[in-house]
Amino acid sequence: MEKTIIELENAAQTLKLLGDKTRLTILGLVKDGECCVCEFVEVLQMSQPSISQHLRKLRDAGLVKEQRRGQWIFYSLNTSHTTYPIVQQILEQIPDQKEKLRALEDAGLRIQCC
Amino acid sequence: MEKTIIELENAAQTLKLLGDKTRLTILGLVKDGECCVCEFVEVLQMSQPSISQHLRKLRDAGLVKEQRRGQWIFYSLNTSHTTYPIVQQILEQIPDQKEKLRALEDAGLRIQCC
DNA sequence: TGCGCATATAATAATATGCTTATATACTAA
DNA sequence: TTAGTATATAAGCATATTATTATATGCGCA
Repeated sequence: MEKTIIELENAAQTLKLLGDKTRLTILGLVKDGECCVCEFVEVLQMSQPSISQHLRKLRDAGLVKEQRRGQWIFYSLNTSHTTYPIVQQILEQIPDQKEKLRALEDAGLRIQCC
Repeated sequence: MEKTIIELENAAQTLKLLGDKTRLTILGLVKDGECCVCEFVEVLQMSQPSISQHLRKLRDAGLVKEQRRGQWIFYSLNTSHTTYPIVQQILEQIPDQKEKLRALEDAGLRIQCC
């Protein structure tokens, strides 16, 4: 893998954002493809405003992109961000979060949009 | 490289610690070998108590080890920590911090212990 | 238009973080 | 023992962070 050197200050800012269980889970979820907000709310069992604020931080930092599609807003990894290489490597080393979505699905609890 | 899966909660705690410019620099410094506290103080241009408190956090989390040698205390990376693989990969992607030590040395400012 | 749903934003309160100053501890050397 | 140096710890304060509650925005549809 190509070795990328990232400015320490930028790296620290990104790591700070990843250093939160909620946000790290969110990134783990979008690793394999876009998710809509309601999925985060369901999987993380947190209030919608709280999720929304975490998403804003990730978006403001440029780590994720948002795309509105009708009533729903989908988030995905911004793979062109300077610190994406770091993010990517970290996400490879944590458990697959998609399991949680599948678990919900299997339990028939995916009653919402997605 | 062997792929290691690290619990999300542990990963988040580690990333939180790395998500600070001072601590990330400290880890960057010990990446290539142990450093004594006075080196951190010099390189980072911060008060000794402040450095000491950052070191305590890193030590409490198990990311670094300390070793007293006479009057001085040396810190080094704890390579056997669960999240070491993550730490290692991150440190490979930030600029070499040892440069800063060498710069001080060249400027004849390494008047202290080390 | 107006209603309902999904999501964002704002204001607030509780908690955590990081720095400073002051002090304690541990070691060395005289 | 005493003084001096290196480091750690404690207390206090300013700032940052996170969750909650209330409200606003944007879209689809009747």
